[in-house]
Amino acid sequence: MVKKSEGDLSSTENRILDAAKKVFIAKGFNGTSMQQIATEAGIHKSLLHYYFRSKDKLFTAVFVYAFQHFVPQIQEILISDASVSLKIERIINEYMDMLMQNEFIPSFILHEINRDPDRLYEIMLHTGINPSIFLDQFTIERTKGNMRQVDPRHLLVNILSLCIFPIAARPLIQRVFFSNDNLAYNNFLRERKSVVTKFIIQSIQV
Amino acid sequence: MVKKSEGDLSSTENRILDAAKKVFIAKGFNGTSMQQIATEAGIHKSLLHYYFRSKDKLFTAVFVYAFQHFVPQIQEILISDASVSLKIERIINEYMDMLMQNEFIPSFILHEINRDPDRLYEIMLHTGINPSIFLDQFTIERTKGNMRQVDPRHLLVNILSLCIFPIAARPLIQRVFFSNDNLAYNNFLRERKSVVTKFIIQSIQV
DNA sequence: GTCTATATCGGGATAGAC
DNA sequence: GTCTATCCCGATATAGAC
Repeated sequence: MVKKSEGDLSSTENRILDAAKKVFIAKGFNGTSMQQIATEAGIHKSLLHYYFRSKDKLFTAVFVYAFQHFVPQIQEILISDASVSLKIERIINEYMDMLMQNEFIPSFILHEINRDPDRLYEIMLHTGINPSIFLDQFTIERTKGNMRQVDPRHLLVNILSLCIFPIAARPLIQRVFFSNDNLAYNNFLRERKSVVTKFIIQSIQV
Repeated sequence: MVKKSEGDLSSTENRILDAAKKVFIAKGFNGTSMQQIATEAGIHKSLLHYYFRSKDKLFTAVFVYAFQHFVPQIQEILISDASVSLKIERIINEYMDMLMQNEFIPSFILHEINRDPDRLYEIMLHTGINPSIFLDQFTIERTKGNMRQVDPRHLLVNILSLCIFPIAARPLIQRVFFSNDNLAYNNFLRERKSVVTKFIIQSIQV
């Protein structure tokens, strides 16, 4: 759905991209050297330039990938004819699942959008993300009387905050409140799927 | 309260620290060079090493400073005898005010705690932050019957999420939903102080 | 305390052999 | 396509003059 002409990519190019994703997302642009990516991919440094010309070009490819996993893809859910509360439940569940499977992406994106905010315009064209669909959809539900009068921008920011922050701040929260126990924090995050859902739904109930 | 023997610091050392705070917090450890800090401070590069021995030592000083502005200082509020809802209102208002006045600290901390999580133990000794006070306080209120039975860890993470994320993700949210209008987003953040407060209080009301 | 000069290393990038 | 060799630059850090 998101890909474009990936069938004819050489195996080397794919290995470079996979390695670049791993290292860039873990260490950021400035924290990553071309040598680290080459080592991770098991090939020589100069091949990175052969396939991607520059560090910046390679990074942009990774950023586009990560961005698509950071901005929730919820169009299908929103335009379905389910109830508002069911939609919210599905959005939160699916989004938190994706974030838990890509746990380094939130802090990566948060860092990079502050480091180079102007890149966003160009990237968002690549992704085809259209945020107004969310706002429109909630305006519709509101006129139907299914929801309290809530500013949809606050509502959306609330949902994103509650889903993303606990992943981005994991190293801190897990150490302070969970004795740095990985399994315990995974359970906490799973619990949160229903906690956050109830929290949000309650805030828009009439 | 937080300082330790700052009266006898030479003016140069203070200028270096101020410059280091500005540059490190804006660009992170790997994005910052010693030359940038020296230029910002208006002194020569080698003086940085004279006063702080290494880049890492200088960075640690900055990180401690930033960390104290990231973890809310709410002991006085919590141990006061105000009502729960008043406490929450004060916590959220004062904390969001501080974050708005230090808007680059959230993404800085979120990045650095993922880059080097093990530094946290050492830093937290410097700051003397004791998170258990929060949990204890809310357990007490709960037994008084003033609150719904809510896991205080989820409650705290909810509050932090709703306060911190809108600052950390500002470059993205402001562009997407506010046409990159600074004043409009400042208003949005001010609105959030009461929005978040109501949101939280409603979630714990019996 | 503050500067100049320099040591040493690793970074991104390119040319060219195979 | 893949490698070796190399260029050039900027990075942290230190030695030593003033």
